[in-house]
Amino acid sequence: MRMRDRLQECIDKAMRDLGLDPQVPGARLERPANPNYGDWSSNVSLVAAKTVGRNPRDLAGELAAVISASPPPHLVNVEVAGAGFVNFHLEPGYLHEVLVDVVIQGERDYARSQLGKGERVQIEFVSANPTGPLHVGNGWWGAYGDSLARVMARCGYEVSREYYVNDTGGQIRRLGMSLLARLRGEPVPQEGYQGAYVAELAKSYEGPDDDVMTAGRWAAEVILENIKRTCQSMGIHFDEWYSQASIEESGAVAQTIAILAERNLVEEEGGATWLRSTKLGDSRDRVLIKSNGDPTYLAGDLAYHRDKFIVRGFDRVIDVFGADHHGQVASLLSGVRALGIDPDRLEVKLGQMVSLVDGQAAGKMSKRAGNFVPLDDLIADIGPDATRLLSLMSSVDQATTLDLDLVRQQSMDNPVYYVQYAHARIASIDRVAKERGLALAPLSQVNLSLLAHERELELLRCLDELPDVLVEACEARAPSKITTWVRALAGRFHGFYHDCPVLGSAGGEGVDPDLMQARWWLVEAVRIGLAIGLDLLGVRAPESM
RNA sequence: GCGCUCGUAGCUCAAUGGACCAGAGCAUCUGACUACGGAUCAGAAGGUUGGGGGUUCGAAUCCCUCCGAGCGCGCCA
Repeated sequence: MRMRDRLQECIDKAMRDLGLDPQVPGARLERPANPNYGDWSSNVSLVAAKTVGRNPRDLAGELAAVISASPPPHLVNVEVAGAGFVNFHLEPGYLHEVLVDVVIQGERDYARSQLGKGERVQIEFVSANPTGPLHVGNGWWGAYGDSLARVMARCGYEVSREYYVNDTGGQIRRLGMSLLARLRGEPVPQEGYQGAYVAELAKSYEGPDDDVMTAGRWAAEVILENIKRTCQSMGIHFDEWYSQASIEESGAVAQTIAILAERNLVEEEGGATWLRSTKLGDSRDRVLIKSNGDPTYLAGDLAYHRDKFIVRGFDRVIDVFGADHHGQVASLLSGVRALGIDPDRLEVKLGQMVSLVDGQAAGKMSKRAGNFVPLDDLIADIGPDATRLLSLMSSVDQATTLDLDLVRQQSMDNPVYYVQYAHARIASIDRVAKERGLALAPLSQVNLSLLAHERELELLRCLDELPDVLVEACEARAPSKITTWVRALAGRFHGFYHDCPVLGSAGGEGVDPDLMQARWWLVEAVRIGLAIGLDLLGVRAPESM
């Protein structure tokens, strides 16, 4: 059992002994930044004092007294500090147990959680229209969705990743018009797609030059294949590529509108069919069928979400949109509510915009205007790993600025190298040990208590945190927390590596053999931690660089 | 005009309402290689967390307001 869980049990038991409810909302057990405040610290009495009507310091004192009457293993001292914190001071032996946990559970089982309890979650992300190549923003939100899926899967959710392909409607028509214009050497219409890639596509188009929709569908198909290739090159994986056209053709749209009509939420007006969403508190009504008979995007989207929740039966759906699409969130949520689906089951994450600076020029990206930086170009410049790590450094809520010039020139100082280098160094230690004919002794025969250097303890503390970081990342839907942790672990490893030789110089002098074995196992534990973290981020853990 | 998302070191970003140090990296300055990979390590400097109010034992975090930025507000998708 982890030390954290043991301490939590002690606190809960102490609360019960004092006749109080151990379930205190807002109570947390955390690692204080300041080492003077111990290894772990609980704010339970501060939070509980409000509802119980007690002085927090007094309550904390009673808790500390109860706990120290039957202390858990490794506890040196428990004390009250500040306004009423309960601080636990431990002897470092518990950290050696962490090492054993990491090594025995390994890459597959360390830092797993059953938080999700097998709940079925669908994460829909990227879903960029197949009217042009993915841009850098798509890559960032794509890495986010993909890593979130990995994090949630490790937390016991059954995750399905989906790309909604908008392969129908006016944009396909515009794409076809643009392609045919290029084919005939005519100027591309104002509302068409101006990008050079359309001209490239036109060169290999062999269909009729007078059928806009055929040309548009053909181009969209080719572009979608390229999008799939781009995603693959960044390690972004999808379980489903769901076609909007298939929804419309299946009759699901009409069916969905019929359901809304049964609920008396649909009316005709001005030749169009409206969803009276104002009846449910929406700020305005929404059109479902245009007066020309075509369904709106919203109608298709509602049919699609009904399919997610009702037909396919997902417990929870997470949609990752670019912030430029946040205008559709309100209508989607009120539409889902109108369908009788609990809107709490739908989470919409808005990925903030990625603005690009190249030297000085900063331009607004637009697929129609054709002036955007393709994701492929960035990947070609800095590689897929750097692209992923950079995108996962900041939270999705944070609008970021990427200076292409800087990223290219300083690629050697890119954080991805710092992290991967740590992993490669570990592999290198193993290689050198093998060359010297050294063997790693069985863990049970190794004296781990030799690991007492602050650098060593620091590493173990960091490894101990991973299960908590994983859960936090999952609950906050924030895989960037994994990035922060991985960088911290890598940093501590580099410090350890600098101060604590594992194998010593050639010939083996300089390091006591028992200490060597203990450190070697520590290094193995770090390797496991890095591998888990990097896998969650979708970044490779290389043996050499 | 209304709405959404934001505003943290010179730059890019961290910090589930917690504690006399708000942290990293880059850039700047100074040190450390006859040890397993120096793509590293150690140190210095850098802040009124956009301004102002409020809630709280306690605020970068929650509320109000002002300023600033981005994005939305269609019978486009």
